[in-house]
Amino acid sequence: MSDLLERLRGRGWRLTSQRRVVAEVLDGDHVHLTADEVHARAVARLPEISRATVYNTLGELVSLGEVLEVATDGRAKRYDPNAHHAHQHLVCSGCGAIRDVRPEGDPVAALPSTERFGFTVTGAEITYRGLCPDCTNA
Amino acid sequence: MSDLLERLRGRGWRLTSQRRVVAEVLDGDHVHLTADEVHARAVARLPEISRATVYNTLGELVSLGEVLEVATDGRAKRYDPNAHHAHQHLVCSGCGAIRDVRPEGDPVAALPSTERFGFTVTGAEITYRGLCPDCTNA
DNA sequence: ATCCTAACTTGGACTTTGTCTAAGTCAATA
DNA sequence: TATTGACTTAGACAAAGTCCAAGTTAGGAT
Repeated sequence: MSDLLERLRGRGWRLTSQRRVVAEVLDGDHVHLTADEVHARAVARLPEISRATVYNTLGELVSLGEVLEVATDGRAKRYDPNAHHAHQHLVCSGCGAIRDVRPEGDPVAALPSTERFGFTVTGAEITYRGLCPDCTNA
Repeated sequence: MSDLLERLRGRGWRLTSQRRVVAEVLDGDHVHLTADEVHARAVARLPEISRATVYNTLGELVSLGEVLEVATDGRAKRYDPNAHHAHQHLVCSGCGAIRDVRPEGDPVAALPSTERFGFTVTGAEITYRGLCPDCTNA
């Protein structure tokens, strides 16, 4: 993730303390925070950071392809820094826990051309639903 | 869709004009309206119908399994009356148009047990992304 | 080292989407 | 046709996100 700040500077980003903090907060595996959660954790390190800046920075990271936006429930979007490894999501219907998973094969290939209605298909997002071990036993 | 009203009455629903209008608005194929769109069309037929009733009725139809809730963008949920035919969604990144599609095979089967992390997997939702014919040529 | 300036950040108002509640209305049964 | 609990209503409220004018600052220019 420290490469990230370098990559961004190479793209002409101004490297502000706010952006650095947002990038730090998003570091790690299986991280799927909402914008508000990102803001809360950013505030812990940089108390004056505003919600608007968190939204702006997240939006920029998404446009640059460094972070994925995930909408697993109808509520707040979540931000997934694992953008450089193709993956899908497995969501617990009980507690909302999210895991990154990798299905076999190319999901797009499963859509026959007769089901494409003239669209140029570029990708597919899959949300697997189920119960996590804790919720299965509860 | 007229069966729907019968089915619902069989389940103890009070058959009000408001519920009838919401059910009528949701009739058809490839219908993916937001709650506000449903409300707007319902108002055209029954001017006094309130937003709260539209939300209540949509929520009830979803609980009863008669309508699916779809979140293809991070914005408003959409309501899909095509709940009795398993299908997935193909969304145009240009204009937001949505088509119901049926991929080949069982999407859940593509997730190996080593990628299930102890979850009991019950289903999968797929959103295919692409450009519709109009947006491809624009 | 310091200055300049466009880029960035801020706080707050505003919008969109959805939920909740108290009071009024009505469908279905008797 | 009377009754009653389920349904509906308007509007307040809440959550998530956007927008803007004014203030601040990173980083190149001097």
